[in-house]
Amino acid sequence: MDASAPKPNYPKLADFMCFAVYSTNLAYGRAYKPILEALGVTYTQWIAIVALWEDDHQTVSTLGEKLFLESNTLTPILKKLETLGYLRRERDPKDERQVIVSLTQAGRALREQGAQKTLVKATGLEPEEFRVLQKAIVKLRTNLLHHAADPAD
Amino acid sequence: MDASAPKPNYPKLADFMCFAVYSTNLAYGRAYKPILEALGVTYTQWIAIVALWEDDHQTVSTLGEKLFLESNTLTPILKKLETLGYLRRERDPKDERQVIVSLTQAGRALREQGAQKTLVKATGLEPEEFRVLQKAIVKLRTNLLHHAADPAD
DNA sequence: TCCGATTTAATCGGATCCGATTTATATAGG
DNA sequence: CCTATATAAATCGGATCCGATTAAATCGGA
Repeated sequence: MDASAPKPNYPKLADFMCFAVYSTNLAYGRAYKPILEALGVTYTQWIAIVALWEDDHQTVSTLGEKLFLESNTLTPILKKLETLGYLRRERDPKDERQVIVSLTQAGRALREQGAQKTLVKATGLEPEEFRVLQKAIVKLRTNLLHHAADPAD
Repeated sequence: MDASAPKPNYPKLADFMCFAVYSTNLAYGRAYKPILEALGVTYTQWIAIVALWEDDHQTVSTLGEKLFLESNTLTPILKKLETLGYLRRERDPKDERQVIVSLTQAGRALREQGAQKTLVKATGLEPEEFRVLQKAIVKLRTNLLHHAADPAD
C-alpha cells in the first residue's frame, strides 16, 4: 500500500450520536450500581419493578413493550425477581399462553424504598435543562425505532 | 395491608433520564444491526475499529479510556477482531505488560467501507439539532462519571 | 541489589441482550 | 370436529459488560 495515502476526514467517534448514547448508558450503569446494589437488584430488574409498580398485573408482552424488551430477555429476569420474592408469575386462566406478572408487597415496598435514591442531582442539569434533554432523547429513540430501512441514510 | 392505601405519586418511568438513555441505546443497537451485520461485526467491535482508525497503535488501556471500557471487556473483543484479521495484538517490547493494538489493512478498509453507512438521517434531526443534542448527552455523561458519591442526590 | 508495591492484561462468573427456534395454547376455516 | 395457522412465552447460543481475582512485568525504596 501507499504509506503516504491521505487518510479520509471522517467524523470523530467522539462526535457520534450513537456513541454518546452508548457511553452515557455505561456511565448511568456505573453511577446506579452502588444505589441498586444497596437495594439488591440490577438496573434491568429495577426498571421492571418500576414499570410494574405503575401498572400491575401485566403480561410479559405488555411489560416488554414498555421496557423495549422481549420474552427472551424478560423471562429470565422475571424468574429471578420471582425467586427474590418481589413478584409473582401466573398463567392467565383465560388464555394459558399468557403469563400475568404482579408485584408482591415486598416488590412494592422495594420500589417505594428506591424512590428516595435518584440520580437527578448527579446529572448536573437544571430542572428545565433536564426536562428538555430527556424529551429530546425520547424523540431520538422514537425516530430510530420508526425509521424505514433506507440504504442511503 | 390496607387495600385503599394511596399510591405515592412518583415520576413515571417514561420520564426517567436513565431509561431514556437506556432504551435509546437499545434502539440504536437495533437500527445498527443490519448495517453492521453486512460488515460482519458487532457494534462494540465496530467502535473499537473506528477508535483505532483515528489513533492506531494504542495500548488496551488507552483504547479502553476512549471507549469507556476496561480490559475485562476489551480483551475478548480484540481477540475476536484479531481472528477476523482486522487488527494485530503485540506485546510492547519496551514494557511487556502492555499490548499494542494496531489495525491491519483489512481493518482500515472495513472502517472506510462502513463510513458510507451512518444513521444520521434515521435520527430525524436537523444538523444543528443533532449537534446540540449530541453535546448535551456528552455533558450528561461527563457529569455522571464525575459526580461525587452523594447519599442524597 | 532486593523485595514489596504498583501497573497492565487476562481470566472467570453472573447478568443482560438478541436472533432463532421450540413448546404450548388459541383461533379459524373447511 | 380437525387441522393449519397464529400467538405468547420459554429456551438456547453468541456477544457484551462488569466486579473480583490472577499472572506477569515494572518500579521504587531500604
